[in-house]
Amino acid sequence: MSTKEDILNAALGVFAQHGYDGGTVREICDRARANVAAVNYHFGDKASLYAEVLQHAYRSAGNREPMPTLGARPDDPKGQLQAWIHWYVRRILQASDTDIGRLMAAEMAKPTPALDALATRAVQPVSDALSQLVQAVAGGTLSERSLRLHTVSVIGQCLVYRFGAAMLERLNPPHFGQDDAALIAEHIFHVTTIAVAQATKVEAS
Amino acid sequence: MSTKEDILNAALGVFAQHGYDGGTVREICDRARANVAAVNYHFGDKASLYAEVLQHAYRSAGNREPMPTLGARPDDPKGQLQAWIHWYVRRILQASDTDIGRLMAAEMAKPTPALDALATRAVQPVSDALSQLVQAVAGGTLSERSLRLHTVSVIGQCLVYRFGAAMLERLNPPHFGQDDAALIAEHIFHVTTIAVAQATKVEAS
Amino acid sequence: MSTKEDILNAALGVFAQHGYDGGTVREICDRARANVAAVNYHFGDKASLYAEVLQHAYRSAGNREPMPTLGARPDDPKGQLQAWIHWYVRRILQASDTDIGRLMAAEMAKPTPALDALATRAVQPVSDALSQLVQAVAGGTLSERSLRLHTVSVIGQCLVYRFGAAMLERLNPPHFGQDDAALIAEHIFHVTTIAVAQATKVEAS
Amino acid sequence: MSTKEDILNAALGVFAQHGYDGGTVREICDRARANVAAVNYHFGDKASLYAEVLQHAYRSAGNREPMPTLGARPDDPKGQLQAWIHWYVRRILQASDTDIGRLMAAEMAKPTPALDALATRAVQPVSDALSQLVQAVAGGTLSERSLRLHTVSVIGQCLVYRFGAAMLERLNPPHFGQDDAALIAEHIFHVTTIAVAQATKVEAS
DNA sequence: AATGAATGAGCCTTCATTCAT
DNA sequence: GATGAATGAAGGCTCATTCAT
Repeated sequence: MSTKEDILNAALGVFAQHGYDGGTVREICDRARANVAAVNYHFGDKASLYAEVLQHAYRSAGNREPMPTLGARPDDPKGQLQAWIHWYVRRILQASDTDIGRLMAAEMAKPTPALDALATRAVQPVSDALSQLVQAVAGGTLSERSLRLHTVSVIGQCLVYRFGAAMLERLNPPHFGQDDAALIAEHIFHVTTIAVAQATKVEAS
Repeated sequence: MSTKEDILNAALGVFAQHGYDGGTVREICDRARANVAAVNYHFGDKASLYAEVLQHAYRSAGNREPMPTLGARPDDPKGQLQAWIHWYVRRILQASDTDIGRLMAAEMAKPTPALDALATRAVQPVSDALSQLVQAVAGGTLSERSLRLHTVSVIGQCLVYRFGAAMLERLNPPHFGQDDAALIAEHIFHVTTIAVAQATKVEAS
Repeated sequence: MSTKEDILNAALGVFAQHGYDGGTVREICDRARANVAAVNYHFGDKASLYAEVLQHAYRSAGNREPMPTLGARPDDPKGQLQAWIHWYVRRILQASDTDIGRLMAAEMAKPTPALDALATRAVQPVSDALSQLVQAVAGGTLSERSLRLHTVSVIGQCLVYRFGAAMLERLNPPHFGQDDAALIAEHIFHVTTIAVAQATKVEAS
Repeated sequence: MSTKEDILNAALGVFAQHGYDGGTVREICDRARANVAAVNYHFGDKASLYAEVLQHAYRSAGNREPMPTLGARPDDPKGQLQAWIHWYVRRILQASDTDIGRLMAAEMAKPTPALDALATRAVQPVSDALSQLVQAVAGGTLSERSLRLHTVSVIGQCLVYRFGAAMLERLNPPHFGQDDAALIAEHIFHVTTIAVAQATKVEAS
């Protein structure tokens, strides 16, 4: 069934570029080289197509590189945290995932019911893996509240390069682009380890 | 002048609720108890109205509290940085559930030409003030690149509570809300000062 | 009362350029540097303004050169016919009368009640003068029917350079322009005198 | 294919009656018993529909009788010129009170981009055929300039009965109608042959 | 005498959707 | 299984006109 797949891919691009309201069924079908009625035929209506696109998008996103976890190298939490951050930043700045990123950004700005499934299925595991790594680096000394704060800080420092990209590009002096992934990741890693080390001392005292 | 003001306020609500494409001129005018042609008469077209709404929104958001700057207390950069972060986080969490917050989030997710003016006029000064404070805390030792990375990190840690709000709410365990502004701000302040202090040593060595 | 006059002149240009339906009250008022409500204030509505524009246009058109008539030189009908044709062709090709010409052309393509007054007041005298000259050149021998045919032929040969201008410009090889007034008039004069002379012989025989 | 045809015919009537600006897509679709969106679906937009109407109208107007040409009877140029003029006058008077005639008159009074295609495709051949006949009648002696003048004169004498119709009807004494086609054509033929014969002598001398 | 603000009707166009094939 | 034709609803916008001042 090539047509259905084609429409799914075309819709991803169109929705990412123009948003849900701005994207038209006609453009999707044109890009997919399908009939105007194909969307309604295969998916029922525009809203249902959008929901399936979100699922489809996330599924095809994680396929590229496996996420580093603590379980893979329990003896080296610091190294795995470093690997995780590099993996995450690379993924965020990756141009090929731009469409997916834009879609997610729009979804978070104005959530639809489709976001719930995305959160539990796709984002939760990623967030959990990071938490586990941070706690491991801290030697298990962090309180739950402190752990959450550190975790969110890491995510925030990464995500700002995607969600804030539109603004960062417009600010002077110009900020960072896709090629700086390693530099950025290393910076975030340093900030995090230093802060966590300090927190560990405080909690210990 | 009541009509123009009314339309501006009505448009803020409509655009925040439905987005730019989803919001209709007709609903805006209905809410403002004005004629459909009023938008065209007062603002030219829908896009220009939207641009003015954005400006109006951001301006009225910043009016509540004055931004702490280095210039106000040159002798106490650390205290001013702390004040700045508290001010920024408070502002972000306050706006998170308001029309203004939603509007800005949508704008970052899918920028329109109206974002350019917003960036240079409204956001640039805020970003510059933060940079200045970070550099002052570091005693002026940070390289330009390092300064940028630290600045963006601060902003990212703050903004994630707005742009990531929809996702954070859906993650388990539940994260933070509006009442935790002080807690969050203090965390970000600590992370930042520790990291900057460490960076200062490195650059000095 | 400069404003009223200004609107009248502005309306002439606008209606000539865009037609009645295509011309807007706003553009007229803008050109006349008057308020949008000025048209309704001074003329009642758009239709009434248009009627007055037609009158105004024709009034200001004939002012330039007096029309040659038989009465002025009863002894030289041929010379007067020649003068008349030159006068008419010159008037038609005159660029300054382009607006008026376009207005008349539109009026003849889709007549409004305003055309009646124009016909009897402005065009009839011109047509009568030509008829008189042609008959005089023929020595009074032409039947009423023949006279009409010759008169219409002359007018047709002249008018085609205005009403047919749009088409003539598009045909290949390119036809005539404003500078050829004398040439064209002389040609029409020759055609007419030869034809009338021949007709005279026929009627006489 | 009935709908498209229906819209084309309805549009012809509406545009002829109200002009391009005055005619509305809604009225056209109502007359054609089609939906408002049908125009956009079949023709793209109002302007394109108008262009097709113009082509359609002119084509169907010329289909009734084949145009006499020199090529058909190279031995009898005079007879063919006579036939041409009769054919042309008949055609003009027939169309005078029809939608097609009104449409063409409006187009000449205020040309739209659609006129260009009409000129080269439809009118040019007619004009060329006449030129050829006039030159043949003159025995090939006419200069290019002289030939053009005579050609335009013939066309002007014919067209005035269409473009000048509204005015001629209003003049006193009343002029000619549709039944006088033969009479008018014969007059124009005589004027032309006499004038051309005279011109031939002049050029020869 | 004249105007800026405001209006209601209507315009062309576009959209997601349906239907007959 | 899939499509070209057609549709009704709604969109942004423009217009001539009016009203309060």
